[in-house]
Amino acid sequence: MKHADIKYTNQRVEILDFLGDFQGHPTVEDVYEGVRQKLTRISKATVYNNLKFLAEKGLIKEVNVKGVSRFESNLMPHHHTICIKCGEIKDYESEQLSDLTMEVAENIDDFTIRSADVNFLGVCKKCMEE
Amino acid sequence: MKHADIKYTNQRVEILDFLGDFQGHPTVEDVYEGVRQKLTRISKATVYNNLKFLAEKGLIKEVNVKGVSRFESNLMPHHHTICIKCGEIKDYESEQLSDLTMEVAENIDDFTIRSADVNFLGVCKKCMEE
DNA sequence: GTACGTGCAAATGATTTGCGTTAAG
DNA sequence: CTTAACGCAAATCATTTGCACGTAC
Repeated sequence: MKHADIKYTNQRVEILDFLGDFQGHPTVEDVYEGVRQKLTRISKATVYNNLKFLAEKGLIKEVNVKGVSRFESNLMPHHHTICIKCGEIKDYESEQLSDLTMEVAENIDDFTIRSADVNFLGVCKKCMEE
Repeated sequence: MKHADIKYTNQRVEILDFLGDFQGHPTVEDVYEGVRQKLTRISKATVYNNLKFLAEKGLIKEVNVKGVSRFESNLMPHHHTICIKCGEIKDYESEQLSDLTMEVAENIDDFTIRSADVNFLGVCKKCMEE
């Protein structure tokens, strides 16, 4: 599902590839370090601009944790568990919850829905044992 | 429901009062400007520290919009609609969704739930007309 | 009396912007 | 060709921190 109105520059292609391969929810810094392996001269501003751009175009998703942006290429409806101690994010899926969320979203008055984010905040197992 | 382990300093009391009266979801800056009307010498760092502290203690709630913290004293279960154009936040309530969210939350393995946030992102009526 | 809170200013960290140059379509 | 994107460095903005002093309990 390529979008006709998007310029596929080397930088964008590499960023999308990196996100596709990455297991998890990388920060801008992570993406920058990763993409730099191939495009050694890419600037961090370009990574910032493109992640923002791609998220606006709907090709990737942004997740904000404690004021820091993270990204993922998984566009399927799903939720996140976020550890408030270590910041770890994991995908969590409940079809029933996804369905109800979208149903509710589509019926909100005076509001054109773009996405519905469900984040479970708590403490992960590892942090709990400490 | 006062907590025995919290020192109710003037600053904290004024911050809580301000949040209780405020209609909406003020930023740290909003709270600072508001509280400063009464406590003219309060520092912004104190506002930051206390908002964080009070949120950790569960006396207020934090909502993060585009990487910026906002706060509210409404502790009842509810959701938010957030306009991605102007940033406006409004409370939205669906008892059915609150119930299902909490039910799902309590059954997540290896995760001690603290809260479940549901945010609807989209474009508000005003921004849509432009 | 003591530990915790405060005010201030400086530091940090994430993100954005201005501008001259480069490349995608 | 022409417009959007890039790289770089500087700027901005939210938030945190170190430290000397003050105050709630």
